[in-house]
Amino acid sequence: MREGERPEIAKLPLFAEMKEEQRERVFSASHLQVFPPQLILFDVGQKPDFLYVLVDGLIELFTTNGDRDSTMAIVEPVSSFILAALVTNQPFLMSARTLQSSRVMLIPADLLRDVIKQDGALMQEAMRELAVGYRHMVRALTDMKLRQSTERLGNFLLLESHKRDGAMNLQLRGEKKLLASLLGMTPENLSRALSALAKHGVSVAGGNITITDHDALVTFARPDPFLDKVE
Amino acid sequence: MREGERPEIAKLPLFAEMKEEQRERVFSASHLQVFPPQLILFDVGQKPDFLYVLVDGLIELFTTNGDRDSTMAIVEPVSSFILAALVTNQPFLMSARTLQSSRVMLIPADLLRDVIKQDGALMQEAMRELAVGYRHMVRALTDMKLRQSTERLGNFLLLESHKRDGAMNLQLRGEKKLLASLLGMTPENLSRALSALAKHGVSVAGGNITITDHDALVTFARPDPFLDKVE
DNA sequence: CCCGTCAATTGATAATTATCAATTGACTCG
DNA sequence: CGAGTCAATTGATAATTATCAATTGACGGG
Repeated sequence: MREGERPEIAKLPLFAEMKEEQRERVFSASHLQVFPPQLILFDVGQKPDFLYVLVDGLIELFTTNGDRDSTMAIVEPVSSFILAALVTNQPFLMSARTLQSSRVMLIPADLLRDVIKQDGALMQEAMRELAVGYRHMVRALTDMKLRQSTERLGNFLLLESHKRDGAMNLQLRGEKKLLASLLGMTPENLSRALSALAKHGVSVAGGNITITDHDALVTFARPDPFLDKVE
Repeated sequence: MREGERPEIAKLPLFAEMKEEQRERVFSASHLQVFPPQLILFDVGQKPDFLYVLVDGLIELFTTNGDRDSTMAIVEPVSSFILAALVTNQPFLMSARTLQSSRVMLIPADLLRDVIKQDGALMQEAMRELAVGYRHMVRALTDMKLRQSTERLGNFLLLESHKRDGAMNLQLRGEKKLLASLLGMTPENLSRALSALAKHGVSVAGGNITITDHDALVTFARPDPFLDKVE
């Protein structure tokens, strides 16, 4: 891979603490690749040959059941994905597709597993990342099991706002049907949920959503102080 | 803790590979405790003071939202739980209660985090356990997002049967309303789902469920070869 | 600049799931 | 052995969500 790309990847928590020598070994065996939009990177059931690091672009992780599919996560740069499959060396449980043209670093799986064993700092960060990912999934499952769709949307907006340092104006990345799938509802119901939130301090103009009354939205969505948090 | 209890705990994958000296350090600082049924071990929001290892009994991990709650996992012996909260040293996202009288080993959190840093084999097993847990959550979320209740029940039964070496006769641990909550439905709907499965090779007698026609159940539930697997 | 395409919205209806209510049945306690 | 308790079931209804259908609106290509 090109030298110029390395710094931002090396800054990732996952790779930040490892020994320089090992990082060199990993990076020099990896390569960057650019994928066009709507390309499937891998499918459920495949064995992981690489750890993926999204450098630029947008990627969707999704699962399928018959003819339906569901967005499990949206990966934004810069972050790695499918670490759990790599660590367990088990087939993917999710498929991945690019939503936009994306630059992705591919780290050979065998090598990385090997380096993880040798570099304690890297292993610790991998462990931490998996723990954070696990907790993220607990949140998502709780959200799905005990909230209904409009509440999920409300809490999603509050969380997005919080992630963006409290910005009251949110610009959706990707299409609304993607958000619908992420929130576990149909696009039709997302539309209706968005208009329902008009009464609770949310106004929508295309992909631009504004929280006009934060308190009203909080009252409606009842975010959980521990669940609805960034980590 | 008592000497006699150690072997079965030491056999846990998590602790199996670590250095004997470190294991001694961990175990001698830990203690076993017996809790009566229906006791809350900890609540959402508390900081983890211990890693919990269920030695004997049955424990429920659940989340709450207002007046509703939902079973996230049922912990059977012998296994540890809330490793992710311990590793990240963040507040619990789930509460825990005993379902039966339970013997639990409590390992001081600070100590264990310390030993994990020092013992590579233990860290690797912790990492692996978190990866497996993450994948389990991906399965659960997929199940919830793209299957409806009767399908979830059908696949649950198939998976349970598979876990018990293909036994066609299943004895439920715990009450049916617990299973209902785990599967994300009301007890009423579990009742109906169970009778609906009568047409698809399942017969019920109290807490005793028999798969009378495995193929028929598979045809109905359409298990996913990768998703509906034990790891 | 118009047409075709497709995401998004809106309305109507159907399916799924939850809630409320009542009953049954198993088990315990006195 | 009978009363009380509670899980489980069953029926009726309501709420939520999905599906189907039609329309609107934005955008890019010819």
